[in-house]
Amino acid sequence: MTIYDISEKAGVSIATVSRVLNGSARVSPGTRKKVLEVIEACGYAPNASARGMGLRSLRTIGILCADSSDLFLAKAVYYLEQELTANGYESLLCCTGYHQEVRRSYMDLILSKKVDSIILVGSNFIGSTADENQYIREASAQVPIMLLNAACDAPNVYSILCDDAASMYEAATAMLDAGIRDILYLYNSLSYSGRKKLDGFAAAMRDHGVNGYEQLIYRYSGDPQQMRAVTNFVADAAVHSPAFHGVIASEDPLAIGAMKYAAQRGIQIPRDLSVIGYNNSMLASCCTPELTSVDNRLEAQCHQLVQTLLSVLGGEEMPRKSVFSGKLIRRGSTAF
Amino acid sequence: MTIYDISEKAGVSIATVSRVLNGSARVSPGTRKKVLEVIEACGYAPNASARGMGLRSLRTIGILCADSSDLFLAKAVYYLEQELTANGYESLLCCTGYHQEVRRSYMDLILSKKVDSIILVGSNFIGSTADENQYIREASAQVPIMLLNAACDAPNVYSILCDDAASMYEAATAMLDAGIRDILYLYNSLSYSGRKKLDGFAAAMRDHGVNGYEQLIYRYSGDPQQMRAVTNFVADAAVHSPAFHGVIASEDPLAIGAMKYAAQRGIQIPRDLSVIGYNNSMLASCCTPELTSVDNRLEAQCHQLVQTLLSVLGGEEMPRKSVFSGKLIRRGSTAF
DNA sequence: TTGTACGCGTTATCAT
DNA sequence: ATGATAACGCGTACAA
Repeated sequence: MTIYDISEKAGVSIATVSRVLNGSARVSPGTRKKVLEVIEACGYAPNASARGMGLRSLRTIGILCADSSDLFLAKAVYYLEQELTANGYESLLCCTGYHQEVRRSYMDLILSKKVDSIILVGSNFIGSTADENQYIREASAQVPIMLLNAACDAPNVYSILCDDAASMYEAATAMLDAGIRDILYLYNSLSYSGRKKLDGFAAAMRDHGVNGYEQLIYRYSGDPQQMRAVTNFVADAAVHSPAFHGVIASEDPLAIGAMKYAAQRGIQIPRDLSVIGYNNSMLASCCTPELTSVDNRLEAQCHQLVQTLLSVLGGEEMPRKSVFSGKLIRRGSTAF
Repeated sequence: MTIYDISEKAGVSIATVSRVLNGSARVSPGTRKKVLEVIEACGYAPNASARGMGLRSLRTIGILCADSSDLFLAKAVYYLEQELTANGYESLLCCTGYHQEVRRSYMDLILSKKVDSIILVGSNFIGSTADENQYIREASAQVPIMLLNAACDAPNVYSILCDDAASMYEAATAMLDAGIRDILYLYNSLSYSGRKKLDGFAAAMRDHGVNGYEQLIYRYSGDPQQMRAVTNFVADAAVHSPAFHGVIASEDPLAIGAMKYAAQRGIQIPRDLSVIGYNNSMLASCCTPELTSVDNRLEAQCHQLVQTLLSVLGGEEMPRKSVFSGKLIRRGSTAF
């Protein structure tokens, strides 16, 4: 069933059918009605590949993320897909894993599919050196690149993110103000966002005159979804460290690990230990007591990202960087 | 940069370039080498749309799921995408939500993109009447339809699933054998899989001569990710029901809700209450004590699904239904 | 082994 | 308002 079949059945030319299909104003109401009827009756739908050739666009956006089963990334992918679909775009999903080299080839692969743009979900796509981000600049020569929860200053690259440094500063300050100065900081990766969080934490500690806080900073480099490993890691860290009465984690799963460690040791939360997570994911309300966590406005970020993208594709000039403010959501794992 | 540019630079015809591109054997090593060099130098990649027109395939698989941020579905989507990418296929992701009517239009939409197949992830795509599944039969006239965690008997429809009835029967039996006969059964939806689980539970109760078990069967019809609502629901159910010393849930989040209810009431797990979840998701190891849960072999299912799909696309005859056995993973929420 | 020429289904540019 | 027709980039019979 092609546009030729429809044009024949409707007694018009393919040009007219195409116009109806694309909502052109230059079609008489009668003709339009007739064509639409035939289309409906035949259950005809235009061929996407052919359309892509003519339009030089498949109305498809490539979504790259490290792992779409990660709680945070999964939410982001979901919001993005919803918003894109609502605006008539398809989502080509690609999970790259966490290895930098693999990323490059995935970018090339997805670019060859003639996507209209690429969204990089999560900040682990951004390195700390210009060199590491070269592949992004190269890709941005072809299509606009959208960054969710990360930033990179380059032409045709648009960054949507939360001010993680400020949010973490706020979280740490809340804990410090409650009189807790021995804080274990757990993080997982030094992605763009990971560095910002760490910076924010360190700044808060310094500004409040805490000495030696660095000794309580730990990096867990395993899979955060493996709760047992996280728990063991925290337990191990506790053995080799000065005492601590607060835990701040760069991701909710790490905070959950700390809570499980506490449960094992019989340490009462929040009486003996206060815990703050990050992302305000579902996990925060799955544990007992529930986890205080930083909400980084993921849904708003995704909305803004797609709106920005649509405008850019429409040829509008748009801000290259949109920064949201996070918010500390207080729950049972903290008394303040 | 088109195939014409390459052919010109390499001093051959586009047919030869095309042959090199598609790995045809009918090219002399020298020519092949030269063409590849030019392709490399130019960073040329064939246009997917044009290729799709010629090949009548974009090597793209449509993945439909209700909500890719659901823990279970997200894992499935991840495994599927990985496996498909490894085999040179793209994944077009589409989240339909839980409304039947919306589904139909999404199917049509994705079919018009000329995908090579559609994977329906999760059993809520399958209704209990033949009429409800008509849209699947219609779609299967165009491309093979793959069902993950559900079954539908129709030509060109392939079902990969876990024997949820048997798994649930086993779980309930384990609890009954431990002497717990007053069991609260929590479920969320009567999808294909949801019905099987309920059937399995009911069968176990009957076979063990438990009377009046129906009074302790509750359906929570809200969003399972809203833990507070789930917890309240369980608390409410407890007020209006006979006493119970066991909980079996059709999904981990519901089981977590039961555990949170218990924590609120000061009910000790597993001493006073045993809890079993389903899916063996990350949540099972996030709570304290950890949750005993049924593992339904999601990764194996996804692997089998893609292998079956590839074979079907290759023209092979394949089994129309592949059934895996689930396994009860025992953790701290049960003493048996 | 290699090249020519056509078809794929659509959009867009012209005429009319 | 409508129709004829040329791209669009690639795969592939068919011919050489």
